[in-house]
Amino acid sequence: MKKLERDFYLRDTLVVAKELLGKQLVHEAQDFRIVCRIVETEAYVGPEDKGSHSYGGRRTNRNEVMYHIGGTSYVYLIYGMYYCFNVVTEQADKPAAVLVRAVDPVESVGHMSQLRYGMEFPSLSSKQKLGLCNGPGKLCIAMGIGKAENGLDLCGSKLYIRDAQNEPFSIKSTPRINIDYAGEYAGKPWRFYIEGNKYVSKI
DNA sequence: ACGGGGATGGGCT
DNA sequence: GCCCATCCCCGTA
Repeated sequence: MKKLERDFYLRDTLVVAKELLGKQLVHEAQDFRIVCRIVETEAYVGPEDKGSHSYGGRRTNRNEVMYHIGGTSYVYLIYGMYYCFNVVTEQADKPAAVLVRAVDPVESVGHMSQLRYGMEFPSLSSKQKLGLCNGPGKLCIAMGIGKAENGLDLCGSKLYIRDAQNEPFSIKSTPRINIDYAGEYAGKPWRFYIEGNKYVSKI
């Protein structure tokens, strides 16, 4: 269960997106510690990618941390209400990232349930249990990830990713979700997920 | 089962 | 003033 080091993140974004599957995302806060297994990701590979916030070399306050070194967290507000958590990849000044789209609870599922629904986990309906963290906005609520977690060093101790023991799994790929505006990049098969995992956001 | 639309605010033209 | 890497609810079947 070793924390992933800088070198892991400095590689090709498509490789990192696939290899993040099965790894554990850990959020160590003042009063809680939540651990989840990453089961679904999307790669946003760089300035040439019309689906990326960094398309055409765009650099603003919002996406500034995409230009930081690989292994930095990129958290942004979407639709005015939700956050999305990304892992910055590759070298500094190469603005690429991997969006984490779904996770599978490993530790502190009770606290996740409180954050997401304000209820104890056992009293959730089966639909609510499945909806705990099976989407990018949902997992940020359930793991307590918000704008305060933007720009954190994932090689630090507040928010990090570590190796895990896994049963063998196969990786499926599909086009990324909700980027219809991205022209020829909309069809690139850069969404990856663990086949058969029940928390994957959609098949 | 599936589809349409509302919530809600920051980024950008 | 429109667009959004979302989610949930409420229609119609």
